[in-house]
Amino acid sequence: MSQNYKDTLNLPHTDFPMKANLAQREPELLKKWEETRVYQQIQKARAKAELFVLHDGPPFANGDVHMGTALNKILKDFVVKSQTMLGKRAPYVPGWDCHGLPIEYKVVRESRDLAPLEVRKRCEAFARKFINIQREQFKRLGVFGDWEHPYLTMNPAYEGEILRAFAIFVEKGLVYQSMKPVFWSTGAQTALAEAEVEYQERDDTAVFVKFPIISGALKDKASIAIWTTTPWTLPANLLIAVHPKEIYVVQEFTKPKGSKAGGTSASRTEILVLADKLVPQFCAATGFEPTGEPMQSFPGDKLEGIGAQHPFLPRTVMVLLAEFVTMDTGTGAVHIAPGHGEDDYLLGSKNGFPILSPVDDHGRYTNEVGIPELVGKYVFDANADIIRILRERGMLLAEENFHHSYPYCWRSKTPIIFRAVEQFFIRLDEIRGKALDAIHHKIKWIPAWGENRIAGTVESRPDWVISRQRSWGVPLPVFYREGQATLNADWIRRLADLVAQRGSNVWFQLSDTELARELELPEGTTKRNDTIDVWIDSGVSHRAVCAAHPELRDPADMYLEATDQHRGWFQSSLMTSIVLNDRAPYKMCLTHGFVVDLDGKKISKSGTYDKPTDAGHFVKKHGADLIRLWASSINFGDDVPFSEEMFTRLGDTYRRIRNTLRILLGNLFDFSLVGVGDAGPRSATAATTELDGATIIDRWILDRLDHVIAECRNAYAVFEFHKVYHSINHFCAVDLSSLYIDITKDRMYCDAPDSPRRRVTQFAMHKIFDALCRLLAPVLVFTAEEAWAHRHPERNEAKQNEVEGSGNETVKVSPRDPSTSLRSAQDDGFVDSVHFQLFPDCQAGATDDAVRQQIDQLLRLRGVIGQALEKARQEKLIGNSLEARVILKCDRKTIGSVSKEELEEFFILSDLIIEDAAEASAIVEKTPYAKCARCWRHRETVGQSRAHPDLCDRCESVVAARKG
RNA sequence: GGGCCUGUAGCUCAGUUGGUUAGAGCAUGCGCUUGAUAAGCGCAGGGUCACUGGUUCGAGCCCAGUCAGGCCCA
Repeated sequence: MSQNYKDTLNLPHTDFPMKANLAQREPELLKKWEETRVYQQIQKARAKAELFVLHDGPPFANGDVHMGTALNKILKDFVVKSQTMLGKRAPYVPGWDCHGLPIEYKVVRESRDLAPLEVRKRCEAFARKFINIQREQFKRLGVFGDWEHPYLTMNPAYEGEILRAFAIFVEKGLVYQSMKPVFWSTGAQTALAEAEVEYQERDDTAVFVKFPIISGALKDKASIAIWTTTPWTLPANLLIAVHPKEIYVVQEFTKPKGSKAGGTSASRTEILVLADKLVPQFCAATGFEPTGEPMQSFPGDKLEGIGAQHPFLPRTVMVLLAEFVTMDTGTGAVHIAPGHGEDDYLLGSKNGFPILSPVDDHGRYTNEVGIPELVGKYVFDANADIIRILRERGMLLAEENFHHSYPYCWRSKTPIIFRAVEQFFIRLDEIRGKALDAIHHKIKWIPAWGENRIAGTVESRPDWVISRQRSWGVPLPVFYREGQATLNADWIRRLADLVAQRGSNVWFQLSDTELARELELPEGTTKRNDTIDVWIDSGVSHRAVCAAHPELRDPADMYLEATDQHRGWFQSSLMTSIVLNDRAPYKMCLTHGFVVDLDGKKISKSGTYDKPTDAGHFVKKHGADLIRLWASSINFGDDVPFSEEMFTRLGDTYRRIRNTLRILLGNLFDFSLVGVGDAGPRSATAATTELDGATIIDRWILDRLDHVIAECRNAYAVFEFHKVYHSINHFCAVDLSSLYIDITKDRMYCDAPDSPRRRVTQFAMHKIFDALCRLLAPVLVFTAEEAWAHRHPERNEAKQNEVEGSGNETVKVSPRDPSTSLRSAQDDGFVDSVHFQLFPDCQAGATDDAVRQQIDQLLRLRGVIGQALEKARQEKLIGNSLEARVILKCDRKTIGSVSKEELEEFFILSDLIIEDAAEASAIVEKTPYAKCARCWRHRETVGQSRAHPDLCDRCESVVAARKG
């Protein structure tokens, strides 16, 4: 080559690095945001805009942020940032749920036998530690919010609000006291939570017992046979449950003389009622044999309401129907002691039966047991006595050893019993109807099935148990006078004032007398150490946070949590809000699925999952923007897939987007607008002027941009973020990278710097870059900011009024269009940020169907040419497609008015000949023309210039002009 | 066991009120380029729409069941 023309080209030029190096760069941007107080500036600038409140559901302050927590926070940040860029004021006040068993459990496990106050101190320290850890992790993810003033449910002011809400519950007569069975450790004399129960293998004696029928058609003719592994609960038996649909039989059984089980020597005959399916099992276990065919056979619901005689107490036991009866073991007729089991309790209380639980704190029978000789006896020792009594009375059908896993207390290692203790409840009957009304008519559920889901749980949920026998929580404000519980709203409010001042520790610090004096209660008033269910804590956040915070509003616009919160926070908040405000606390509930691995298996909560699940690991490895891109790429309504492979794929997408921004920046190095608003539509005149001389591809890409803007704006508005992801990805990969940027490469590099078609291209690229940065900002918070800063260096660096292009003419920097930015121009010391901007508008009505259809046609022809070129390449006829002469045969109509010159550019060809034909086809030959040394196209004009014999006419004139 | 939900290429997603041969991006393979270069472009392969049955002239879409998975209960 006679001359190197590379220096005469307008090659792209930018400092925006190709390699993201997010793990290092992101913290620098975070520091800048923190220093310039970006979040606070946004809020200030938007003071008068329409309010959008996303109320943060408080995560529990224990453990690191795993991918599920990260997903939730990032989705919230998408909402906050996109609503802001849609023009609203969207404050975000994050919070933490601080009280509750998981923290207390971890603390107590480390050191046992602490006094309640000491437990509470350690719990608080534990919570604070993790609040700080999580706060840093959330910030690191690029989440904007008022991190300096989060709400904590253990703040004294918040605790005071919990108690004030409680006072209203009391005032409205919704709180009542009743017995309810709980896990009870007889060794530690305390109630236990599920987490504190461990299971051990154990042998017990299971018994088959008969209950003679004493009413109905079978009166005195048969007995109901039941089976139980806990004979000691029989004194508390009040009911028998059968399955309504399963088939039961009345059957005569005989036990032959000297048979294995039972132990009696005489042969024995019984007429028993039991489930048909379980007869063989019953016979195998007891040694009874059926005598002939069943006497009767009917579904369980025929037994409803029948009375049976308790085997050793003067009590009639009623038969009820229950779906929970299974046909796995036993007889299909289940012994029910409402004081000693969860199912038992629910069935009994639903049917108005009392809760009998004749056992004390140490697991010893009380007087209520009804058998004097057993009073004071430890229930596990009493099993043998009960069996003896059954045998003596002839009620024992059989006994067997039963090996099973049984719950034990994790602390005292003693077997656990189910025992009813006094609890406090909130009555939900009156609330339920209003809650359902709000669910069906007032609240928008995203996805829509959320409505069904929460309605189902609200319909079926029993009254709310709000007392806990724990230390780490807000004290249950019940006072006792001579052993009687007193619920007094005024007293509770006095306590609320005290707690708001001194924190809830005061309840545990002060003696009964001191507290009574402090609250001016009657002398002799005492307290106990129960606490309030933590679901009340977070459930009143609409009052303690949204209503109380000057920047927020109750009701909130949106709650956004994982789907487990349909039964959790969505519901607890709704219930308390109905009581307190007679309406829902939110207008919308958005739910997302759980994070699952590639096989669709859960990962978040699995203790055995061996791959990393904490967000910090992935932030360090890939950067927060990659995690955010992941969160934006998935359809969060379903379960959210997550795997290393996805991150590899996302890395590709990320690089594609980043490189697109980079090439746009590179091509814009010598371009800026004068007098044209960055957002475009308000400067339609200028824009039209700029578009003079545009080719069809320019018009098309701006039309595409308009569509992408519309799609993304709409997707953000309805919270379908993955549509933003796909739309932008497609736009970058296909429309820009493989089409527009590729096609315009020649004019961008080889034309004179100020050639009209080059400037038009830059105008388009400028608009595209500007729009892309804004549309990407909620997702790629760091990358969008980084790119934005490279396009607007004058607003971040020392003031510059001019930017010099390398050897090109001076380009003036346009004043900012204030209507597209959040900030007012007067703020001093202000550093520009993409996060102050609004989303770009699309030019309504500017869509150009003709252009789109024309391009569709051309793209079809492009495909035909591409295939022909590929074939020619395989035949080694050509290498580079610029070496080809393409004879395109097609219907002239498909080309329309597009010139040959423009077509050559569009197809990226040196030499195109068009011939008429009905069907499109292409023939490829090697072009006879010489290669231009500058633009590399094989052109007819190469060799015509005397000064530059190796250049085409276009390049010759550009080079000549440079010298002149 | 019950309630709610999900199941379309290796991965992430489209697929309108049922209507030709089920699409896109990425990944894979094969080329081109070396003036976006730890980049860019082209071409190609890849799917029994989880399975079974039904409704219909016609089903990825509607209905029933089965299987797998998730959340919440039991």
